[in-house]
Amino acid sequence: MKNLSDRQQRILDFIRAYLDENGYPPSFREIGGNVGLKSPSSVDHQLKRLREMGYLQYEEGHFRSITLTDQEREVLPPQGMVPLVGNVAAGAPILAEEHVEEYIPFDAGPHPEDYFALRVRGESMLGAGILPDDLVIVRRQPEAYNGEIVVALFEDEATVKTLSRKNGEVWLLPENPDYEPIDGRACRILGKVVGLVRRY
Amino acid sequence: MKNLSDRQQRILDFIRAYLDENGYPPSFREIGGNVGLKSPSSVDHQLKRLREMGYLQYEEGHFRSITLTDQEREVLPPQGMVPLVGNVAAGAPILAEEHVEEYIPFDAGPHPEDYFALRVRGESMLGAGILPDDLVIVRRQPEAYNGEIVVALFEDEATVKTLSRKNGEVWLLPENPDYEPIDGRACRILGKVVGLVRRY
DNA sequence: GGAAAAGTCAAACATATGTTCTAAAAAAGT
DNA sequence: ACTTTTTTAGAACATATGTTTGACTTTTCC
Repeated sequence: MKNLSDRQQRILDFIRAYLDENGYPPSFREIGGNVGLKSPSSVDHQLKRLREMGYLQYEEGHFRSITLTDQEREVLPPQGMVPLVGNVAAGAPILAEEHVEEYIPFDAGPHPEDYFALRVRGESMLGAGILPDDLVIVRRQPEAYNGEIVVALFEDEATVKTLSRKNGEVWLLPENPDYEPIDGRACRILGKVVGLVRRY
Repeated sequence: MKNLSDRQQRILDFIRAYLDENGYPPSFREIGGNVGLKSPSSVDHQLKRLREMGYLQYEEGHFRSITLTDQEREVLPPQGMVPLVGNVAAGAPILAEEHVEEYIPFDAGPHPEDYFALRVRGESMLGAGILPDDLVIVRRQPEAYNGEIVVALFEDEATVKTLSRKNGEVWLLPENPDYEPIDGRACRILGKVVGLVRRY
């Protein structure tokens, strides 16, 4: 998708806000007044452009007939939803193939795009109350503090473990005596586990 | 609410359908043409009436500014949300005072009114991966099968336990050797635990 | 630097659209 | 039957709104 100019972006934003507030579309002059265009013909020009690019529609000769294209009107990531993108090992690492299976209801705050969910495989985190088939909600971040539960990439495979930082060493600890710690220097942290959803 | 005339009902229906299809409101003449009114003033008359009765709104001097009143377009219970109504013991029973603290995102299916959430107190269900401060999602039902996790009312206080039915006996089993089973005959089952949400 | 393209403005314009007014028709109440 | 209220129509009206045109400015490109 081509880049939008600053003004075009403001026009789209304004139309969306206006629709949201009033329930019907703004007039050309209302748009102009709010994005700094003093002539309706200038607005017309920009709207024609936006229409060509598929961002919106409006019928000639109809007043206040602007509608945003689905792509634009849609609440991009459904509110309070987090995408479930695959599996993550809590025992032997399993390949984390990334494709959205479904959306999990979870309040992800003001930046939902930083969140995703993974289904847990294996029993290495039993001691932390994380069971097989649980869904862990993860916030993308490259680092974490000692003691936090993280999702880490280890040789192309994802695992959930407790992060341990001590004496300059980094370890990924399972919460189950049957499993062995993993050397943290060999892996990259994908994010921190901020939530868990279980469905019986 | 006063009864609507046949024509008024048709006008409301038409506006709703038009909004649904076009994303913006119809003009007076479009309304008239579709409900059998030949003069815009007739439409104006009926719309004024409908506005007085609170069915819709529109601004004077604005074209195509009709909006249906909330009552007409509202979605009643917040979608995918379950009310958090209090605490439930997983150790010593705690009084389950019922007042809605907040709404927890959870896909409760077609009958969300049968679901509620409780915050877990105590550690009696550690073995089942249910930790203190976890939120259990409960579906109201008076009975449950052997092995299911239930919320039960025991002397005016709620607890989460695993239901055991054997040899005609009914027990509520903790999933922690430090706690004692409860006699199931002395309590009433509030519902079955169908989900769990944890926030770190 | 000059040409081409894109963006903007101002003014005049055409018309879609709500408004007003008066009157006729229909319905309701007496 | 008569009055009153409600509903509708038609025409003229005022204006909000999209459209067109031409010129001017800014940006982009070679």
